[in-house]
Amino acid sequence: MEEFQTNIGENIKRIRKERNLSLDKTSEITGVSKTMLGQIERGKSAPTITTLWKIASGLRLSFSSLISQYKPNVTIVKKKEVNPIIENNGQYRVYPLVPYNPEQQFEIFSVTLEPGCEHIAEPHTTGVEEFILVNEGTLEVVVNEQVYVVEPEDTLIFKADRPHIYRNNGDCIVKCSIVIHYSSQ
Amino acid sequence: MEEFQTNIGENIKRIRKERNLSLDKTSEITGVSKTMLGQIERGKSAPTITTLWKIASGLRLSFSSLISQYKPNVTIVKKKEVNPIIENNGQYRVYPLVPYNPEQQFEIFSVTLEPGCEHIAEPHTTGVEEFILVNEGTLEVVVNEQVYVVEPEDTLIFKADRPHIYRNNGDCIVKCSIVIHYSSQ
DNA sequence: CAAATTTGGTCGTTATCTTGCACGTATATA
DNA sequence: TATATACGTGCAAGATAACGACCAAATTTG
Repeated sequence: MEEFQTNIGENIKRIRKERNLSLDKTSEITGVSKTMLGQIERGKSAPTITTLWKIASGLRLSFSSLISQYKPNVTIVKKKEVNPIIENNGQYRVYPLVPYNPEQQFEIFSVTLEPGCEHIAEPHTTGVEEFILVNEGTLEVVVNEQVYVVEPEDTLIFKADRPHIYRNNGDCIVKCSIVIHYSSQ
Repeated sequence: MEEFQTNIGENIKRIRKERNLSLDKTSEITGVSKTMLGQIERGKSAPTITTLWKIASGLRLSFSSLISQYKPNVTIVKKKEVNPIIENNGQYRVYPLVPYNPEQQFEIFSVTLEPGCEHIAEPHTTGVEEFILVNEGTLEVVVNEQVYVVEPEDTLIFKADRPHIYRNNGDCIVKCSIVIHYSSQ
């Protein structure tokens, strides 16, 4: 969120430096004040889209080149530190490991189903696809009135723009990883 | 510029309607106030990038899907109505027909060189490519200390991240169209 | 070395984005 | 008919983006 500002700022500054442009010259080219450019570069200000448009146009850049994150960083997500979303009286627990991001266009969850749990999921918008990787237990998924049995280490892929049901009919717990991809054409 | 705002607004409204979401619900999902959403949809406000980020994330959209222009419109550009950029004492005239746009990543000019005109062009940034389509007369272009003679109806393509010279050594006027493409990886 | 220019930044003011609240309309409900 | 619910928009207040003028350090120039 906040890092988003800093990212754009770093991108602009990097490109400006590569081209040996001063803030003054850049201001002249883009029509955005020097002060604003400086603040944006330092992440002190979140530009409006019209300002960003001026910068992109003046510098002859695409939006993606300004927005793209420079992330050579390593991130480790500890499941214990993630607050699960509880449903079905605690029998169905969703751990958001990787939140959605307009760049990557997907999100990743770890999901746990207690024995006997049946969870009815709302259909997503059109173009959404789910990838379910079962780690422990046997998961049953109902899509299009068809029951699919997914064994451990197996993966189920389906278009999730329709109602679907997750079910644990076994005796032991079911743990799986779910990747949800949003196409938005 | 201003149409840019309206474009984003229309995109958001269209997607929101497709999903049968109210402004209230959308506000709840995205964390952006209902009032703001309404104003953005109506093009009354240019959101900051953080606000746009919230909208894109909440609605699970990419930036491009929000930014992309819906343009089934036909546009006709009359050269007579375009103000040329005059250089070399009026011997070198540049008519910007299609201005740069962060989406398309290129711009189009019509260029006229009077007989005897020699124009020295500044090198562009790396990754820039020029496409020169000669319509009338014979154009000479110097790149990398090499002289290229471009006859009418012929096209010259070269990487323009180095100094280059346009020259009209003939007796009659030279008219050509130039497409400049900016890669910005 | 001193003057001049360039560079990036701060300060105060203005414009505008952003919000919560309230209002009007429309549709459904009792 | 009256009540309730949902929907989008107008209004005033607060926050903040955007600008122009001014300042200090670094670099260039004479």
